[in-house]
Amino acid sequence: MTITTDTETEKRGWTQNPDAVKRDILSVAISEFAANGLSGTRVDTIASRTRTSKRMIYYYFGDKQGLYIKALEEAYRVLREGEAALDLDDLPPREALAKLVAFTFDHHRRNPDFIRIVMIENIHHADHLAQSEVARAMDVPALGKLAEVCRRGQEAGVFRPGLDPVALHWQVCALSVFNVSNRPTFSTIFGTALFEEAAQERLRAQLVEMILALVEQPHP
Amino acid sequence: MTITTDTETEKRGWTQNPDAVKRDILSVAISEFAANGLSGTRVDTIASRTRTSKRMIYYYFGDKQGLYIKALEEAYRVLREGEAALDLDDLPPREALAKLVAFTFDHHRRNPDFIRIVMIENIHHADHLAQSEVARAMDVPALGKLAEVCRRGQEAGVFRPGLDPVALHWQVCALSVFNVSNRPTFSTIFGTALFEEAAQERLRAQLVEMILALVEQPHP
Amino acid sequence: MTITTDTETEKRGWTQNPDAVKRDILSVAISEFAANGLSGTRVDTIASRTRTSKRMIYYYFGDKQGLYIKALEEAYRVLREGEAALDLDDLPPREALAKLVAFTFDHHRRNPDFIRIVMIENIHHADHLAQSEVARAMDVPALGKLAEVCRRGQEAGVFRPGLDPVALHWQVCALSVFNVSNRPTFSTIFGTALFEEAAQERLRAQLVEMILALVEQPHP
Amino acid sequence: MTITTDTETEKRGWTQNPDAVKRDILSVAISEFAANGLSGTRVDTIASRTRTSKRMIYYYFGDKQGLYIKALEEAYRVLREGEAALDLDDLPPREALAKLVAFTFDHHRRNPDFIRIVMIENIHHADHLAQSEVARAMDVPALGKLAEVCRRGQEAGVFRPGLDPVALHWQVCALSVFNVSNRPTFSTIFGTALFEEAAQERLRAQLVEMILALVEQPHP
DNA sequence: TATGAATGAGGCTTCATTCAT
DNA sequence: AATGAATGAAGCCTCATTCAT
Repeated sequence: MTITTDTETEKRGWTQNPDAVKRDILSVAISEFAANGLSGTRVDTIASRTRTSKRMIYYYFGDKQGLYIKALEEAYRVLREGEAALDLDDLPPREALAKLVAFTFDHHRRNPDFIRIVMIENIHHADHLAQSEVARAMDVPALGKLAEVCRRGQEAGVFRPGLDPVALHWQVCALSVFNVSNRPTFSTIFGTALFEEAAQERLRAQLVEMILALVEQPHP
Repeated sequence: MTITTDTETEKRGWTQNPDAVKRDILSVAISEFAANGLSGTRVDTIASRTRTSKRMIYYYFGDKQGLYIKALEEAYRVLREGEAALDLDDLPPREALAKLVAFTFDHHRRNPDFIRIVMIENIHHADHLAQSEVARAMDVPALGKLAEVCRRGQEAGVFRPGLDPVALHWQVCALSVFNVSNRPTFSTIFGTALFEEAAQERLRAQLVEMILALVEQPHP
Repeated sequence: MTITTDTETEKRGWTQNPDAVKRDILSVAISEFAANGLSGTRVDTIASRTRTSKRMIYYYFGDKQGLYIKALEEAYRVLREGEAALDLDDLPPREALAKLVAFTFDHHRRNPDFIRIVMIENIHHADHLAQSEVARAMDVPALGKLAEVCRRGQEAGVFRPGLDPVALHWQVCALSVFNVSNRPTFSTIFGTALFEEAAQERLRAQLVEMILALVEQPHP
Repeated sequence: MTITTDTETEKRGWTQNPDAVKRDILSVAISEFAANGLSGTRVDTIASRTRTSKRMIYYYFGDKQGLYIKALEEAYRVLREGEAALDLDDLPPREALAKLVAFTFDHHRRNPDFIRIVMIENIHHADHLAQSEVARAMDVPALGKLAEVCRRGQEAGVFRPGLDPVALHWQVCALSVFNVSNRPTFSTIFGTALFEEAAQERLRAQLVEMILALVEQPHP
């Protein structure tokens, strides 16, 4: 299911408008799953925050797990669509990579709910992700962007040979995801200083720096 | 509660040995909470994997949440005790830091259950960590080790001034934790290549490299 | 919730008839709470005496205490509605008061379950009554009847001035309630003679006599 | 069991002193049963308020019900011992009766815990009182005092013939007990005015008045 | 398309009591 | 005389889900 602003369905009223009902349910579900996890979320709570009834959840999504899988797919879609929209072609490889990395860091920060859903899915051993072709398919293009930049940098002789885009993606993700996913425990122990704007900007700059140091041809 | 190998209590039989009973329960609880999360774990399941009964869980731990908090404290204890035992004093700063970082990466890999419990706690907004002075107290010494190495490196003039040990800790943790916490989704999408021994060693080496690049005085 | 004999809902069958289900549960609950108290009553026992299931108790009443509060409200309603229906306007004050007092005594005798629920509530320090605006609101009208009779008697010069209707109510209630609430211990010690019909009629007559002696203008 | 100040046992220390241990337990039990009822009281709570352990409760009292019966017997003993100590022989019948009634009212007011235990026993249909010969035996002497005053009054020709001491006792008790037992609900609905000192004295005076009006030879 | 009513299965927790020493 | 450890039975309540209309 895609959440679009379908003009036709928008014109019709709230009821008797399946797409609007589905979107309403899904958006509530995402916020509930993100806040409470899969087993921690109550179908009743989702229903009560919805403009429709619990019965409709089952009507449209089959069961709780079906709804969760849609929320998971939505999480992957949103996390990836940002990178896809990024235009890096006009930039030289070094700047393109810097832009991509910085964007990833910021994009994750802006979407904590979806990061949380990904973490929840990890707690569940990625069982549902394995069932969802849709979600799996979404991450590959994201990698494509990074691979393309690497290729360009290597061709231009500014990046060292033998780079592994998957490993690079892993590194960028690690720092971008951790920044959101572990904020609760980290700030409980070490305070919130690192999560204020200035500090976050430094962390982002250092992330870019680290990644560039990793890919660049060492100076002779 | 501390898990000690008390010779005296060990001699006594299984029953009428509170420490052994508590340890038995806690060790099963850790594995269940790590596998299924807080709401996903069944007290009955824990009990059935124990040599004692469900009633004893409540006798010694009060309720499910009380048991979970003990599991959480144990997770922090184990994750930190390794670093504490590390002897870095005989090494020059650069090598000391390299050793500390590499150790952290490996130590996290070896303790996936405890990483999972930390992630679960993040899903729960660190609410229980905030309640547990014990757990909060454990992370500070870990940072001490890192701060000490930084200080030595700066005094020796090999590390750049103005380093923030907390930020460094954040960076090392990010890559070490993500490597475990997000393995399910990451390997579902990109395959398991990155998690085989050789690749893990490369990732660890790159982590060390990245951190050193970050702290070292840039060459003139 | 009001227990009405709604013709429309009566026509429908047993299931899918919320009012009938609620009434069924509440009536069983009253008899169980009256017999066993709040903590002594088992939700399972109530359910098993019902034509519906335990689950419906929670569906309609939230929890055991919610059900108990409804039973309490029903007790106050029944105990008061009798007096409200009493027509005293056509009688001179002395006869009106006599009729009211005698009625109160009999009405309490006829409703031992509700007296018992009130006693149970007293054991619980009236905590639930304090929570229930409904129940608290019911006792005030009852007093109004008594106050009105006093007023008429005083205006006519047959009752002494300065009467306190609340104190009078207290006195009438004391003897009417005690007659029911303490019958078990009293009859265990002193035998059942006082609770046979003839003796009860004498006690009622004496109660009326006592109250009248209290309010009447002493003869010159 | 009687609660006496045995000099010999008092001299011995706290432990190794069965009577002191029993007294400690019983006094806590009375306050817990009075506050929470039979099913509402927890053996653990009693134990924790005691200077000894839960095991001792079972050692000395058999089970929870055994302890409750002792508390019930103590309640009857205390409620009756006051009247027994009253010296009425020097007073003329009218004054003797007035003193007895006023005393009963005050004595009940001063012992709310024991009144509450009696009410609790009524909730339990006096099942335990029926089992306890001790408790049953205690109420009869109390009645003796009242019967004796009646006899004297009738012999002196100041009380009307045909008085029933049991009925009189019932009437005095009703007002004295209700004053304590129903205070929670009554004051929740009608406020606390009636339970302040001045009002209580008026109620007591009216009670004496009512009883005297009932027994006295009507004036010619 | 939509809904309020209904539910079986199973969850967490509490309780009085007994055991082993 | 005294105790900490241990327990079976049963209590209250919640949950995802389906039924009847």
